[in-house]
Amino acid sequence: MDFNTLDHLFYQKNTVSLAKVLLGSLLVNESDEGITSGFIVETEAYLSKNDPACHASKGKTKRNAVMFGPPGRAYVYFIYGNYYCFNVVSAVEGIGEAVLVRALEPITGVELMKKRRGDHHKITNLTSGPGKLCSAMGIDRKYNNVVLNKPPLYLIEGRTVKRSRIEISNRIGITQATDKPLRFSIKDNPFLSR
DNA sequence: CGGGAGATGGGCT
DNA sequence: GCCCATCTCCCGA
Repeated sequence: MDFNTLDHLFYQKNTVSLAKVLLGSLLVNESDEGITSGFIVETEAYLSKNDPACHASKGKTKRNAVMFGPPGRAYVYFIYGNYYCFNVVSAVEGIGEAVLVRALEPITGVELMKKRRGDHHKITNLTSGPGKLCSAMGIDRKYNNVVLNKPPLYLIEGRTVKRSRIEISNRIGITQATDKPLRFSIKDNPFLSR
């Protein structure tokens, strides 16, 4: 590969730090249908302690086991009967934390994204939400537990985002622990989930 | 446009 | 049987 994939050590850091530093990096999926990619513009941190919104908060189960595995892997889960959410496992093995990727700025394979999502969508509606971006990128349960440093699914260095351009707010779409400032987004980016 | 209801299926009590 | 880290459509303005 002729690019700089992010390696194991990159992911082995505290989850809030990873959620911030993932902003601006490029998520790539080389699928059988073609290549899609996009810059990450919105993330959320899910923590193991004092965070009832986190899937891992009540201990390890079959569903959330990947969260407790080594950092730098994909935790993909199915939700609301229709959608997938893509997370990057963080911290160190055994802890149970991850970063939810909530929105991308589409870069490669926009036509394929439209084919997967529906042709009538505006480009700002292709990947502006966790379920939408999984659909557009072709990420489903097969990708759960894959290592994110090689094809098909990987992250590479992208844009540098200055601290002053990162907006911090409460997490979205959850019913518990809604008051924690664990959502990170690139200020005024047109591809945010809201 | 903005808000709200409904779809949908896996996981857990 | 109820909950859920969602999305789309449809309605009223």
